[in-house]
Amino acid sequence: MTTPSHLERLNPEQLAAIETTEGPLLVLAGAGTGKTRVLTTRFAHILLSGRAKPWQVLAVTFTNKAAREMRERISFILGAPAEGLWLGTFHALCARMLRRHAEHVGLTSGFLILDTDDQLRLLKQVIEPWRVDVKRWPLPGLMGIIQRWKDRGLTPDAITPAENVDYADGHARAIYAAYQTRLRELNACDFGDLMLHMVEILRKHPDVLEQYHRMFRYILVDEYQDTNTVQYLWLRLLARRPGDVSNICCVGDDDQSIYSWRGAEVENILRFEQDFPGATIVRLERNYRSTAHILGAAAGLISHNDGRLGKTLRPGREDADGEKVRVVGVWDSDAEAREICMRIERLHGEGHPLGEIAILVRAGFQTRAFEERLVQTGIPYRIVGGVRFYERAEIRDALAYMRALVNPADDLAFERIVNVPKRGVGTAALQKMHVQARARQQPLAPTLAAMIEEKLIKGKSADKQAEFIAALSGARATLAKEGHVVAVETLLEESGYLDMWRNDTAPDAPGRVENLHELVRALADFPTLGEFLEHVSLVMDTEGASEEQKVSVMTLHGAKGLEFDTVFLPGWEEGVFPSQRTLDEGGNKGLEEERRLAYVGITRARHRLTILHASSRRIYANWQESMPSRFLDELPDEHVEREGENATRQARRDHSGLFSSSVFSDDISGSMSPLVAKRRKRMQEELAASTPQIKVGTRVFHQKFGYGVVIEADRGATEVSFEKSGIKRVMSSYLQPIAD
DNA sequence: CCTGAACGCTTTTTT
DNA sequence: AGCGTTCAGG
Repeated sequence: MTTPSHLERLNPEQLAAIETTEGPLLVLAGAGTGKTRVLTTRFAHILLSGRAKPWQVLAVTFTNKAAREMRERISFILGAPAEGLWLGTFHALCARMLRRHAEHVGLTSGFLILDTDDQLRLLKQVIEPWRVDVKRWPLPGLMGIIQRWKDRGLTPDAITPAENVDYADGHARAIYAAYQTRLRELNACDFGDLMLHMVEILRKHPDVLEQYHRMFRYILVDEYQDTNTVQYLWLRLLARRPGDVSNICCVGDDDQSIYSWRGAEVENILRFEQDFPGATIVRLERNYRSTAHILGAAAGLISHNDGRLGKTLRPGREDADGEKVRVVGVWDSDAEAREICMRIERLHGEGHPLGEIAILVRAGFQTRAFEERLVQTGIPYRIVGGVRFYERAEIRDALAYMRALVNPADDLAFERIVNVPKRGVGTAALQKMHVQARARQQPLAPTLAAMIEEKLIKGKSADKQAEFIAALSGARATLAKEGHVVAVETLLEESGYLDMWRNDTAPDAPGRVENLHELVRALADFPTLGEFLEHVSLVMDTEGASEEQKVSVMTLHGAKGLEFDTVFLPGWEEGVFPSQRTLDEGGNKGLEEERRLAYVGITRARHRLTILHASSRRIYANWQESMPSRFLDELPDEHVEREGENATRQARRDHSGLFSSSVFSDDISGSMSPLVAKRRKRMQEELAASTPQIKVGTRVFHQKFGYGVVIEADRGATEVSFEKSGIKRVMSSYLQPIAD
């Protein structure tokens, strides 16, 4: 018998994880051990072997990105588009189910899914009767408590007095109940509800549960260590089929559990064997990603954690020794940024693509130093995970306009935009509208229309509000005649929303107008407005096609699941990493999670890993001495090479010349081996040949700084007087000469 | 309703 | 220190 092509070139453990289709299976997949491949191949294998039809397999991921990738890879193996699959995020799958059974929890199938802003606005209204001191008990904190309850699968009635935390004078439970009631009245759900409602339905309606038991013969779960309690309950309900085996396969890595702070329970993965008796456990430990030194460093570090399921990454490749992990001490955060940028320049000069280099930080504030330095040096970069497209104010506003357009009863959308741009609607006016709406038993939008009609509102404000109502109804007419793209364009135009940004003098205003155009463009990909909005509420990411080669700067959390040839891990100092706050709040558990985060960071690197720590760092206002992170001591010496033990000397060297040790200088050639010197010389020559002549006086263009004239030209480093940005030292390889 | 001043916060993030 | 948000007063 010949091996089917999709099962070729798999190691025995991977093969076991794929072919053990019957009965519960836990796949403990270390970083870089081919987890995604196993998951997708297993899925395809179940289909190709005829064990199940596409709709009889439930496959769950955490992010849309993971779901998308999985779908693509399955399509590739099957050689046809993977359609009709129950493959998606926990939330998207629950939303799909809930639309079928919404009436069981007092909703209709057309329920609205709220975003974070809507949730807060609603909560703000709900807490009013309690007169909660929002100074002492901030709304987001309360929202967080409610969300944690939902994460744990607790409905308001399930919250015992003991559970009712000391927040909002002990009213949290009651407020939660009122919030849920209000959501039902609005026929709306927040993200937590999608899971919570489905669990409730599956528990209370055996007929519904049975229907899914019959349908889902196989269940696949990715990143199981990140599941929270409701997600676990949902999976358990679906997997435990009376009189039948649980064909549930969970893939995860307890060493990569880094989301406990948002409700994830590592215990879920640790408890798998008890939950599903007779479970098979497969360990994937052969790592095909990183060098032996990087793996050794990671293994040494993570061995300091207790309560692990136990798993040791082994190099899967023969050629995998490579360089040792470098630990570099520097003076301060500026030196750290300089050091990293210098090394990036050197790597780039040696031909390493920038897209294969990443700087991974513990917290967002650390990115600033790097951003500044990268701009200065002219190295193309991208900060991953800033404000996402769909979270920008202008995008949310525009989406609210669209929601108000398709659904005149969407009060939350209406409230968001009724005074954007300013139409003289403040809290008082809105209050009045609410009173009227309740009296007339109709939503806010028609109420406002009626109030204007009946002259209950007068003056300039009334005119503006009338325009707003007219724009909405006008766009509704356009929607029927000319389609949704034109309708939305018209609405944003006629309502004065686009003009509001066009007339705004803030520096970011033009960008916002551009974003709005991009949003309208995206609209064309969907047949109807409704489908677009459904997509947006569940798939809150835009895969910005990264055309160009750029260095990635992101948080360690954001880097999970990614890999790079070269990784820099700055800020390994006590207080920063491990973070002081985690230590204070989470104690030893917190420390262990920080250590897992460090483990995630290390295992992102394929070939080169450099860890940095600074002797002093500015915390808020003042400079503070900082101690090297305890994690540095936990890296086995045999895999590590330590540099810059004397931070003062390091600082002096850094200041002496920006490009002193870059590939473009000759002055360190003396200390290089002849071979390296020769290779560098060739590189320089190639560079010189490929780089057009840039001399003093040449007019040039730079991606970041615009047009300018060269005032000093060295090899590599060039001083340019830019028209807009003044005099800057930049790399000549990023300059484009402009012919006069 | 809009503006400036005062206040207070400052880890990680998906859906 | 710097930013964003809230509050008091015009």
